[in-house]
Amino acid sequence: MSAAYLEKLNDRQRDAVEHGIGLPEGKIGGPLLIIAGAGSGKTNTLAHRVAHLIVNGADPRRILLMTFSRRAAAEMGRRVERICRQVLGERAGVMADALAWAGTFHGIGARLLRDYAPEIGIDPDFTIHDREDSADLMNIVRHELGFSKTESRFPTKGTCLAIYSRAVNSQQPLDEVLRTGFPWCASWEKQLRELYASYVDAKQAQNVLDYDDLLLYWAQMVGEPVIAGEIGGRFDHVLVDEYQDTNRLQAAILTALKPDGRGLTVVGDDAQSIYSFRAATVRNILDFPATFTPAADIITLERNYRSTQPILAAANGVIELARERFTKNLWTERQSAERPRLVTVRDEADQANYIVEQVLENREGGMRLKEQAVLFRTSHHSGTLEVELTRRNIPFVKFGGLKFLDSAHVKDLLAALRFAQNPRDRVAGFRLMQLLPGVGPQTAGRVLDAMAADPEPLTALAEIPAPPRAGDNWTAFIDMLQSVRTGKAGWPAEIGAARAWYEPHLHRIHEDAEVRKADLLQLEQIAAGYPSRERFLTELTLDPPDATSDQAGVPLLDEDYLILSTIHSAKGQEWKSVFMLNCVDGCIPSDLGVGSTAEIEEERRLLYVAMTRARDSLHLVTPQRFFTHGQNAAGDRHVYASRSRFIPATLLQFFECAAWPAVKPAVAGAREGRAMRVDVGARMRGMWR
DNA sequence: GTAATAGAGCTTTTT
DNA sequence: GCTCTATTAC
Repeated sequence: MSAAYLEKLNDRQRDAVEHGIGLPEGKIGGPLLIIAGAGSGKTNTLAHRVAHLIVNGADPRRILLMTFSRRAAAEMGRRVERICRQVLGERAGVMADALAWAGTFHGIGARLLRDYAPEIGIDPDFTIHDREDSADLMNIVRHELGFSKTESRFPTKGTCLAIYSRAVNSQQPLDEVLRTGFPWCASWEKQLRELYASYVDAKQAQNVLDYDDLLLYWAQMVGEPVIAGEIGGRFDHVLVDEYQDTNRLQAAILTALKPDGRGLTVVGDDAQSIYSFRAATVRNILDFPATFTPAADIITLERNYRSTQPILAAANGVIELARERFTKNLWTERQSAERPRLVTVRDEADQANYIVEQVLENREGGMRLKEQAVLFRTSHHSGTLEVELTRRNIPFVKFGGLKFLDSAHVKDLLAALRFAQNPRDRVAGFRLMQLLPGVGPQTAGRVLDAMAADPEPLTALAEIPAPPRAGDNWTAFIDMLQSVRTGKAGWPAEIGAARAWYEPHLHRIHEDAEVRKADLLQLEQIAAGYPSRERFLTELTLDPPDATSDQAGVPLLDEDYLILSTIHSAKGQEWKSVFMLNCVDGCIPSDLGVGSTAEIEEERRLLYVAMTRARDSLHLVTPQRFFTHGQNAAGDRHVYASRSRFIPATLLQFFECAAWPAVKPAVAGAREGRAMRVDVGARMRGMWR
């Protein structure tokens, strides 16, 4: 039987959707790898596959769907529901709601670890540290071990954490990680090992997990065959999106859950692998088929539905120059006479002007701002443009880079909630106590030591004599913690108690308290969307709101706004018109990413990802000079940049090359039209003959 | 021990 | 430009 809802799919997509479904006696099919090129309808295919499973009798509560971000998971859920509704009518709503196990690896890991906490010897009330919290804890430990006072400089907390994280996620020994990724830190191997041992101890004593732990503990847990069988047995089908951006730890988890690969589907595109800094490895996707016996089936989706042919030709041109190419060539039937444009401008200011002009022109032509996006390699590349957009009152939302949650005041308030949730969380406590006047690192440290030594940390806190110079602030602090902790007010009202406590400190510490207050109110609104303090803290840490804009908060959904995004955050998305900033060497490839060929190849894939986001129109902009930083506003020190090495002269045929602003045609035309009256050049040459 | 100040160092991408 | 650290004054 071929269902009507599958008719819109092409043959290959349909193969992917129907693979292993409809076997006799409800048997589960073998492992499947779908290689899905950019714009090949990957999300749609995966959604259809999930829906098709459900329509054919699979229990949605027994489907595990792992995506790269929770946004992607939510989108997938919506699509599955829509398809199911078409087929099943009213029953579908119930079924798609039951697609409860859809989320990121980290999010699913957190849920499973809380579930199984008693069986693996951890406290289910653990809190989760985000990257900065982890770095702060690393810093505390680093201090305690005396590494902050070494003769030559010890690696910074961020570097220490990056090395640790790499070792965990890539499952490589420390010396290997140092040699390949951080050679300048290799001499510190012994100290780093010591540091990491203490860091792990500290996390356990404080009942906190960091991002890496969510995967590491999960992997350890399913390393135990009985538990692995139990968890694996909870799911008939496991589907993983963006498999090219998973790391070895994640692959290990998958194979532990489904050793024979039955019911396992992974989807990805090796040409879009851009997360190796997070220890993702294309080897996962390349080695997937042979991991199982019998080997996984491979289905390749090469037909692109997104971009016009000229855009695709240019993007294919870029990726064909890659060192290693593993798969496919994308093709499309979307003809167009318009080649992507490669535009040279004088500097970043002109780049911003050019983009504003083009964006407005598009909007005049009926293209909403939301259908246009400006992409860039690193977050700060858009600074000049943001200023110009603000000046001209063009609303925009920026994805990637600094986040709402990174601002100090938001972190302070969250720390209050977290400390109430888990009074052993030293990073949260350390931060909070130092907000009180008269309390510095020493006092805070001593109080936290006393709390840590007591089986009831909060009781211990109340019994500790108030630090002499803290005054009334100390009792107010303890009252707030206890009122939040006991949850008298209930969720989310208790966050109001925390805010009321924090506000006087906010005014004392920050000049611009009023602006920051608005953020805190917004945080309270976000909190109202979560069922409990624990869920709020967990999900906010794992899924921070990922956009910032010129206004406080994200504009209402029905408003129109231009999209600004890092390439990484643009993953999986598409727009009618795409502008790529700073297509010059030093920006892409980033001058920090030219160390090894592997790094350069990843930068090349980044450009490929950026280009393949465009449906109808693509502009790559190359400013010729950049003003250097670290000089006063009127300074004019600048450097000249050249076109990105990923677009060598041989690829120029795929582009329409232009300079902007254009030389005024009237002037040029007038010159051309005039006959030569005096050949001064010839006279000059004649002078010496 | 804390708070204020000056100086040095460092800058990607994200769950 | 910004954050972190070291120094110094209370």
